[in-house]
Amino acid sequence: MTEKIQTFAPHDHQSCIHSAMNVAEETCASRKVQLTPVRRRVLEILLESHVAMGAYDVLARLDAEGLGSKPPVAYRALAFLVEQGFVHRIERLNAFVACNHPGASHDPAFMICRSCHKVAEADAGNAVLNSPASQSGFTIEQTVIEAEGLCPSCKESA
Amino acid sequence: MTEKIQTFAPHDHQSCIHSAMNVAEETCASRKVQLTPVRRRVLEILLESHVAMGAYDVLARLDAEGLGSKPPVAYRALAFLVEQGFVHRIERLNAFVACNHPGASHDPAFMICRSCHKVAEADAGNAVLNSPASQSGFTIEQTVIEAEGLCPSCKESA
DNA sequence: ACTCATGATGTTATAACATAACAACCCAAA
DNA sequence: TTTGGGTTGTTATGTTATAACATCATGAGT
Repeated sequence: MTEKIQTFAPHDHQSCIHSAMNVAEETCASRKVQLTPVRRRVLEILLESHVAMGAYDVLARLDAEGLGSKPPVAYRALAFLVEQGFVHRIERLNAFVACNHPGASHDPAFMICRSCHKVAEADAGNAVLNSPASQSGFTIEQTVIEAEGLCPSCKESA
Repeated sequence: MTEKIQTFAPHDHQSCIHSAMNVAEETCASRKVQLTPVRRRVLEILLESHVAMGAYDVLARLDAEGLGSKPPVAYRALAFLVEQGFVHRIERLNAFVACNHPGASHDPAFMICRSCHKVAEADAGNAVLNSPASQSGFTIEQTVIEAEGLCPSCKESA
């Protein structure tokens, strides 16, 4: 089922955060991987808003909290969170957002507001390139689908 | 109409090149913009193959030919060619490919071979994100659709 | 011819994004 | 207690990209 997209609408953001953290904890436990303090904190930082953050923005936060100051610290935590599916990389922005649908089936598509930089996640359906791909004999392994535009709030303000 | 995708198949590549250069020349003339030597050469370089090249790879070629050695030279030419629609940026690779369908209607989608790095262009159809976008009130201005995988030739060799 | 505006190019410097490589540490299993 | 895996700390560097300003070429208007 298609879930309602709440990112651009007022919503109980605390519940976003809590449910995402809970899923992350349970998933890590069941996969026997460690949600270490740095990793947990990076996820929390990204969950604070639906805005995409660059690795160095995240790093600045970690540094302020004494959790690490060198790029690899941030990149490693982000790589872990992306691997586990808790965070997505937004290619268009070279930046990262917390996943909106943790645990859900994943062929994600993103809507990026060029004004407030919030990023909403939708299910892409995987049909987009199937027909041209099969025609040409190309085997798809991963897809990037990102739309840039204006979210409803930013449209009003404009 | 959907055009056959030839990138991954043997084809008359000289005709790819000539037709793309012709379109570029005519388009520039009709738009009254200049296809200067650097811009023309960058387009030619990208047209040599269907492989995506980084800006610095292009720059190395320019440098070897005495056409410029500093990053802005390459970035400016690439920006021009992208604006005019002769070249596409591949976000996934931070790289550039010559357009396969110069002049054609453009909501492009790309298939990127992770082995040989060739990039084929298909028409995306613009329907992908329309439904989630309209549901959430998001206005799409631009979309990035890129699939990574294996092209037919590279599948065979594997 | 001149000068002025425009667009293109040359150059310096730096910003922003990302990873290789190795050292140190922790902790649980053998 | 040793050993091995995973994590973190750190140095150094690689890669991608742009801001800012100087210079140059060309064509329009006087």
